[in-house]
Amino acid sequence: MAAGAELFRRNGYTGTGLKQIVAQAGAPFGSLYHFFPRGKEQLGEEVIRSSGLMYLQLFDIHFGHTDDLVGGVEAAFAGAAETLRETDYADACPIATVALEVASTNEPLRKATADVFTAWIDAGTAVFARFGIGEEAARTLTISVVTSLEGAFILSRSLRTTEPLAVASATSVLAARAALATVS
Amino acid sequence: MAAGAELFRRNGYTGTGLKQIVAQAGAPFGSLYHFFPRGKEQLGEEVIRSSGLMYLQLFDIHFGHTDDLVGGVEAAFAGAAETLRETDYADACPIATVALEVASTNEPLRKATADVFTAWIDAGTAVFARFGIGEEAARTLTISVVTSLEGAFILSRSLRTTEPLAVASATSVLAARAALATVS
DNA sequence: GTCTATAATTCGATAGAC
DNA sequence: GTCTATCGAATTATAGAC
Repeated sequence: MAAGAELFRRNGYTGTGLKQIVAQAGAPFGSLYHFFPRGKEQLGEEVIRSSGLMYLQLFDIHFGHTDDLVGGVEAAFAGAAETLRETDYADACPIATVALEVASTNEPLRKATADVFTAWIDAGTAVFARFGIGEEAARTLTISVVTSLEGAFILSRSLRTTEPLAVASATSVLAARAALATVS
Repeated sequence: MAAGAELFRRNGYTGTGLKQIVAQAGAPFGSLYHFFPRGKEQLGEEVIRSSGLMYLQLFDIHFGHTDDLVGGVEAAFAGAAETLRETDYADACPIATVALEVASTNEPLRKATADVFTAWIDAGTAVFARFGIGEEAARTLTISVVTSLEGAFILSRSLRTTEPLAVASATSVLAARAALATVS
């Protein structure tokens, strides 16, 4: 399934063939339907949900054990930029491409991406609330950060520059400072 | 070609079949290769570039004839939210889905999306500079706004809520005020 | 139970009739 | 020159041999 996750992230859902996935995984074709009886859609849904859980951990890694909110934001964006550069602008958000593809075409998969984004927003809200920010402001800040990150991924992958990620980082720092200002 | 633009925007590049396009356009299949001899890739490239030019006009519409930068930002995001709601969360950015799909798989199309984003950034930089913001700050603000808008489109289409667009609007207003503060 | 071979369909592209 | 009919090569999914 890791092979499917990588290909879906880079090439999208409709752009990735099942044969391509089993070839990369080094598995025989028949075994795919043994583990995923409902075929491509089931594989896609499980890839979306498991990738979402993996990225959920990044909130804890960057914000769970620090009292420096701004530093955490900057570190998160810097890490994303580094990954992007290392993978030749291929590995950004694991579900963004699929999310746009299925938003108007495949309701079960759209629901899966919505559940992932909702989980991210809830997790971010909880983590940011630790910094003394109110629930509502923490939720808004989370959506702002995720939104900036996702948008920056689009521009960065297309332009093959990390400039949009740097700008998004600065914008998110601005939003974080504004949220912190509501505390004191 | 308008039919192709709509389907590419909603279903993506790999997710849209040529037969689907000619069916929606009410055109015979053969005529497609009369107008686009290089087939799907040529059609995709022309759709990307023409859609990009259409959206370029939005910068002028929202910021060309006003001295209220913040009001223009809010109007632009409000308009995007209204379109999204009216189309049942189908019509957002005309090239974002395709941009993510082709970023690592099709260099000519990736280049086309990069040219469009570059044109948007240049146009925004010029328009925002009119408000007295320095060149560098105007460019940063443009990237910040486009980035927030694109990211908000992803979350809004997936979650089927305009909340991310509202948050992105507020974030962009914050960025605009920060840019204006460098003037006075 | 694992996997190969194949079915059924759809893809992008083209040849050839009018 | 316009379009219909069809091509070969994909696609997803399954049947059936081992």
